[in-house]
Amino acid sequence: MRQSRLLTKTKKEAPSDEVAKNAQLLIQAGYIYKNMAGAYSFLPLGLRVIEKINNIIREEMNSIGGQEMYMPSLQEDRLWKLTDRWSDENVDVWFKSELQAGGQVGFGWTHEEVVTDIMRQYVSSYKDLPFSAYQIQTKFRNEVRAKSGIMRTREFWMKDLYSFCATQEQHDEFYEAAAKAYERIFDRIGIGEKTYKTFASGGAFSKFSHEYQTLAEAGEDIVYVNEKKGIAINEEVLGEADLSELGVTREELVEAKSIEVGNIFSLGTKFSEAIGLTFKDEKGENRPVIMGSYGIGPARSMGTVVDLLSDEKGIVWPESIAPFRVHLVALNTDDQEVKDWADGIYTVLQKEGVEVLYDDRDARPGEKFADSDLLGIPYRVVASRKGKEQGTFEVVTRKTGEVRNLSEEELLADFDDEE
RNA sequence: CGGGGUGUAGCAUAGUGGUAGUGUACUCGGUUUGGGACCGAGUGGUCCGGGUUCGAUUCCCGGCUCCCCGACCA
Repeated sequence: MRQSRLLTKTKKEAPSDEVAKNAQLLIQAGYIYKNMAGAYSFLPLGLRVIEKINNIIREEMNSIGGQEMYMPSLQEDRLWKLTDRWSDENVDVWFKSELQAGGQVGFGWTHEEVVTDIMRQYVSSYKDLPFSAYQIQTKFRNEVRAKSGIMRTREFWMKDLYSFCATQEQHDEFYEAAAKAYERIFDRIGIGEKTYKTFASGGAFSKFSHEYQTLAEAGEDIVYVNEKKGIAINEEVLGEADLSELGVTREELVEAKSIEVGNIFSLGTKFSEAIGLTFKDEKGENRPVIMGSYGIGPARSMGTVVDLLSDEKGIVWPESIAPFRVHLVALNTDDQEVKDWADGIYTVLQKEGVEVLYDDRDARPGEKFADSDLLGIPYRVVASRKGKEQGTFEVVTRKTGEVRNLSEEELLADFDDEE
């Protein structure tokens, strides 16, 4: 992608109406645009990051057998009345509307009811179980107060996976596999070290549920952490009985701010019983399906990465989710020979399949470097007059600042190592 | 939803009851080219509604917006 053609531009100053670092940097660098409080557009750069995150999530969900599908935002009131989650008294985040043809609809803020209803048609025997299905889809929640940039919005992507099992053993096994997959996801997007599987209250069908909480100053949650034991606990389950069951004491836990990037939850038979999702077991008896739900917010994860990994110069993307792997910066572009040299390596890198953003703009070096730092692409490759004379490109690692001067062959070899 | 703050050009900001200023961005001309360079010229603005006033961007009332704190977040 040629930066001169990229539809967004960086700004010299951060927007004054954002305090959250994630929003300040992402807006300043041209990744996102705020349309209203709690509703952001993802511009080409931002969408590339989201897609990378989504693909990592997909790979990990597929690896535990999840099958991707897609369910509508528009949902009829009927199903939600079955679980007593339609009324505004019980659920205060609904966006609702009326059908012109008559009848009420809501914009989905989660999909347990819908997916359970769908599966009634495809589950009839224990032989159909277990399985799991997921989607990456837009949720709507009528938050009274949107805040913290892209961390708490009224419209957002969510990966929501639902598991369907015949027995508690099946469910527990899948739940553990899902927990492992979540850890791999947060590792891969670069926040694994700071992300804790956190014990939270479990609801009617399990002792605990689990939140994935990333320790961060910008967090709006509070968790109690024991780093040595790798355990974190939500204040909901900070009672003596719960703590002793988890094998920790209150004294060894440290209070910390955190961001909830995901959660996994055992649902038991709450939804299957209410909506009538049953199967015949080996004895021919009807039994309700045992379910679980597993959520991750891709945009919130993206914001967490920005909050956690950026420095005073701007964003620092991990390679796994950077919008491009290489930022090719051409200097001395008034010199046609240097320009051709830069164009040449751009073409070669593209041919080699390296994702490259090419700053071919006719701008001064300082501006280009400042923009490059702000954008946070992992490797900056500088093509300049000086470099051309020496036959090398300067390669700067954004995260460490390490500088190397590589020939074209060395450069290509460096970016050739497919993982 | 309670409390506090805010609203002036694409962005960031100053100011005044009487022609709205600066930086940046943008356009044009010239110089410049390894860390947001410089000179000159130019385009572009007072959240909405009402009131007071000869005159309101400024004062008053109402609304809306965005941000923050709190509450909320199955």
